[in-house]
Amino acid sequence: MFQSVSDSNFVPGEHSVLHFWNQHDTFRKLREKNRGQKRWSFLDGPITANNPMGVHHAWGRTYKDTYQRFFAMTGHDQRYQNGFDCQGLWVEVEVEKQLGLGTKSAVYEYGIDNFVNECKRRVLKFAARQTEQSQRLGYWMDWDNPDQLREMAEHLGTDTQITITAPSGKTETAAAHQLVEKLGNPEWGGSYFTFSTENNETIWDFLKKCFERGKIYQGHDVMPWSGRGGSAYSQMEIAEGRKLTTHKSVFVRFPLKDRENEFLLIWTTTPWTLTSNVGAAVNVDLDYVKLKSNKDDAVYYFARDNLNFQRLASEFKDGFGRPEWKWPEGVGKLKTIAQIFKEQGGFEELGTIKGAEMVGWAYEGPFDNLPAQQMDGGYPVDENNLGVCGANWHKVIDGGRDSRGSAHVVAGEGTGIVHMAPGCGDIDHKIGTSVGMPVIAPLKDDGTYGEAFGEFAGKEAIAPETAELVFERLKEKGFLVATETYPHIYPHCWRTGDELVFRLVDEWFINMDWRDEIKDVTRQIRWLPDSIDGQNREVEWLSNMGDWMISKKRFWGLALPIWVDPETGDFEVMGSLAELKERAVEGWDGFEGNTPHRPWIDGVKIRNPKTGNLMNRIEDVGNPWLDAGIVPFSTMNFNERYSTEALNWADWYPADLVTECFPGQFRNWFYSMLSLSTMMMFDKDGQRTAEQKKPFRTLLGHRLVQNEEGKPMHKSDGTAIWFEEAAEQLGVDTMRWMYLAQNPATDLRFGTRHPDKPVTLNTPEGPISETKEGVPTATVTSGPADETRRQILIPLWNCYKFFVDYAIADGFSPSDALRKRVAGGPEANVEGGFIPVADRPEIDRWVLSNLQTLIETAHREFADFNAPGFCEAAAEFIDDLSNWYIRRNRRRFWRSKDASDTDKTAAYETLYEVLVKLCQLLAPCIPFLTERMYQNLVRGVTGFGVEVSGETIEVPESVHLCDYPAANTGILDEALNKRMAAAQLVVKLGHKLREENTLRVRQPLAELQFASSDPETASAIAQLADVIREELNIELVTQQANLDDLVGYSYKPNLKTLGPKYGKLLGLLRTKLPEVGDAVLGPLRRGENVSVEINGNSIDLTPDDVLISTEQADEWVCSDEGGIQIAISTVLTDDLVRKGMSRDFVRQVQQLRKDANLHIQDRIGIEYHSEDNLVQAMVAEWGDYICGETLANSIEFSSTPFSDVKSVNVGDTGVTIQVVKLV
RNA sequence: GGGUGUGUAGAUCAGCUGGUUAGAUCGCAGCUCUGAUAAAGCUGAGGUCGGAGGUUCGAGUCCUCCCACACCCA
Repeated sequence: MFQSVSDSNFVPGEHSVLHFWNQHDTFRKLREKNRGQKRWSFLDGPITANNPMGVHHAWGRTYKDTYQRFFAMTGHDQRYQNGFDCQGLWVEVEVEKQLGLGTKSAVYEYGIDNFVNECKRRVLKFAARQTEQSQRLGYWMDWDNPDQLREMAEHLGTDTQITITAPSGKTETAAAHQLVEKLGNPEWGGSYFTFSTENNETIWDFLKKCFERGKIYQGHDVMPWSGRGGSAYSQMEIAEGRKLTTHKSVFVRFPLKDRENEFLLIWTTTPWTLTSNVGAAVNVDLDYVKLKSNKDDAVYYFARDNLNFQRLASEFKDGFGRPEWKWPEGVGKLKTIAQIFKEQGGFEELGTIKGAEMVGWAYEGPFDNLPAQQMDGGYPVDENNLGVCGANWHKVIDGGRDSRGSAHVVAGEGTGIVHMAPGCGDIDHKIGTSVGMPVIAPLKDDGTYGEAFGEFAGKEAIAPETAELVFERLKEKGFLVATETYPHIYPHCWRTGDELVFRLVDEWFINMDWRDEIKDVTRQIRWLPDSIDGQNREVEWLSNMGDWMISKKRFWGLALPIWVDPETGDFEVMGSLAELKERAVEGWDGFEGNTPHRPWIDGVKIRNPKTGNLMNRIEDVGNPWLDAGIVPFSTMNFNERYSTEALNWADWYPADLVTECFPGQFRNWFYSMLSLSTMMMFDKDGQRTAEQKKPFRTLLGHRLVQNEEGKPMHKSDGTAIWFEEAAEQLGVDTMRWMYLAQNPATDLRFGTRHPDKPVTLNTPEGPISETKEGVPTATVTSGPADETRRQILIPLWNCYKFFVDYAIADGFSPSDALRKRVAGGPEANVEGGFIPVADRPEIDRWVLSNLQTLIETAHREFADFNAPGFCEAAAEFIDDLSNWYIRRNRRRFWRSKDASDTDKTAAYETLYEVLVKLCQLLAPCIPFLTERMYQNLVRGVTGFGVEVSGETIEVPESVHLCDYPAANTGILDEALNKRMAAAQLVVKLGHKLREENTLRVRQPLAELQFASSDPETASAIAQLADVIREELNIELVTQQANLDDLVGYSYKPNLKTLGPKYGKLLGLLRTKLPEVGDAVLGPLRRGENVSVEINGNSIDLTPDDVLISTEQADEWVCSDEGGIQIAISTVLTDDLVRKGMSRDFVRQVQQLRKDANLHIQDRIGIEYHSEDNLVQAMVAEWGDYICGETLANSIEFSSTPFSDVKSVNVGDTGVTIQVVKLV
């Protein structure tokens, strides 16, 4: 009934399996099978739907699929919901590039609605793409139809009515945006999208709860800002926009108060920030020079090392690190500070002091006359800083250190004293607020000075005229020391090309002072892998994190539901759309029917109940980690906005498992989920325990995918491997095994992409030479993948091929009863119709017993989310199956046909059962290969696509519809497993002995004797003496009580037991005990105690105190391990030599047959020539044997050697052999 | 600067509460076996266990200090 098996052809095989699953709707059948059963709840961490998948995404997705498949095969109902992360800056950035929008105003011009629709469109497009890639991985999820996603994307922004059929089968007709906002809802099924209204609205619910507990507040942050772009920048964008430019930089002196004619010397490249100076920072460990200028006898302080420091010396010579960043023409070499003072009339050094001594010195600022400098509490006024203003705060502070431990203030480019403007710089702001500096924020949205800046008001910060004005005023007041043209790399807006400034912006925060509640929840969760101690990492982050900034001045994202009274600053948070509708006094009609995004939501206004004023929604959008953090609630119908028939939240919360790549997520997704869950489950009465608040029970983290050298893969240099490149070159089963077998705590060295070697990939949709995004596909090599195939998949396939080849040749077909028994189905576990296991030979029972052990391991390790543990055991089993069971039993399969040969039938039935069960066990890991094997083994088809005809018994249609094997403890025979292990150990020792003594295995030896002090082991080996005889080619295997006559013994002290008893004597024991000898210590081997005198000390020894090993004796070689001793006779009688020669002869003839491409059944005639009479003598004795083994009809001696035939060794003798095929 | 972790063969990693000659896999060299196998088996080369002290009869393992790297934090 079996179809013949070709080579493994992994990749095309996977394509045909995908086709098979589609045709047979296998996944739907699996879900139906488990519907209503006990639940297992997996919660997917959303993948960013902004780009196609790379191989790094596939690791986590393999875990997700494998565990879901395991729990499906063990009969669990599941949700199978994938998630897409949809909102946030990363999408905006790509869309801006795509549309060529340079500035914020360009977005306004384009229309926020159009822009937001474009963002949605991009997300849908890549969601469709990632869906298709995931399906190729074999990832079974409740996927949306990718074509429908694309159709919706296309019609966004129009009122065209379109019709979709959701994965649940529900059909819906509406405008695209109205369908899109409902994607993933419990009644439709399909992936969740974080841009859905449900997701956004549930975040509103969360924020409302925060608001009610008084945790929402408005604060400030200093952000890189583009004046013309009118928007803030992320670090990611800054990295893209760095450019070489020149600035007028300036040396300025700040007069010290209480120190007449003494000055701090500072330097800056951003003169406009001097208006907002508040402090000056030094490095407390640095030496500062006290220098008197001859010009006006003024005394200056600055870092001693800077006096003669050649600023930008290497840049002047070599440029700034990129070819296009050469030293600008027309810009002179920079002067040293010493030069500057020399030019101004010379100077005199008065001494040196430590920075620490300067801390606290008060000074006079350069623009203290500006209203902003004099405003109480800074500008804008901060109520926490009342009582101080810029002008009265100026003093020297300790610059401190950054997160890497290096000082913020160093000698070098500047003066070692840094002017601090906490309203104009990121680091200034951080340091400033930590020491209580008032903040002066000069710039408005458009990058110009605010009202309180006198003559600067309305001037653009980055305009060169502004710098000139600053210099002029400094000069007038005697602050200016020198100016210069200074080239440096400076962040620019990648959209407009303008220089960025740092600007204080209003942001919204969640006060995280309830962190202890979150920590308690964190401690309820199991964090895997153990070795990285995720729980502590998370708790530590929670202990140290600051308040959570949740706002961003952008367009695409969660509309923060905060409404502000512009007059009083009062604000309120709306907890749902229903609440908003009730409170809305304006703009609801314009909003209704749209998604709660900008711009549609922006027009809705409510009234401040206290003042009666209209309140406006703040324009900010939310932090995207809110989107991902709310999913334990939003995706599971927490607020019951959908029918609880479709999905009942309490049934699925908390999730049993979440899994994600962990670096970074401790403060992103894990953090947001824990925080949101803790707040969502908060109750005033404290009735809910931390246990009940946890959003998931177990978290499984894994590290990163790297290239084969262990370096990160980058898109930019072409080393990042696209998913399809790996899938179609390495095969996804191979990839999955690599991911699953990998220790999740360490990086996976996946493989290497060779961008210079293009390749055409054969995908299920046909050949491609570039990805859908137009990237040429390149060759991927991978040592680990090769190893996986060589050691796991190919041996597995060959075991299967071996079985099928011989079964076809022999006409073996499993009985219906056997098929049912192993595949499962309606009447599984039937008895009869095959040879009872108890009646099969020991080696059959052994492999079946081992199989039961593997089944138990599988259940244990999968339930413990330890895929590597299972993979290791499975690999060992495959190895045992291939290199012990099959190799040992080959003769049982190929001997001639005989219907009454029950031993042969037992072999087939055993191997059949093992292979099918192994498929089922491995199906969650390598779903494709196992499906192919299963289809042939159980359903008698290969290639698929064809319905099986004549199918008379009911067996599961797919390996994935089988129940996961349950261990049959009746077959599990621990004692047998141990016995075989003992025999394998003897064989191993025997091979080692033969190797060490150059006794080749084809040379038969007379005898092997073995002994073990453990009677069970000894009898175990005795029972398997035949196996040992055959494997080692030894005539006689005998058990002995001991090997005393053949071997010597050596004795060593067991330090572990003797150490505590004899302490210092141990050194002596180590040298002396081996000298005591067998005569005294022999009784130990019989389990008796012995007392010895060593250097006058009486030592009592029990058998446990001494380690005994064996040593060689004449004519025998011996070895021991694990309490087993063996000895092999090395005496070669003439009989044995001739017998060995006959085996050599056979082997050589077989090789000749193979070389001549003869068929297994071809008959031959043999002629040979040798100068040595011994060969003829051997043939006379063993000719029949040789002929029988080689299917020869005759074996003739030729008195003349053959020309053109290479002499081969038979024993120690050279022989030429010729083989003639008989017709 | 503080915290956490890591440092063992050419590479990747094991090494439990201190115990004898420090292991595995891959790679390399040689040999063996092979009528499914791109396999498998065996042997070998390759290690001052990051360094220095200390505790102990005994330290890769425990303690102290130092060095390097990684991650986290302000």
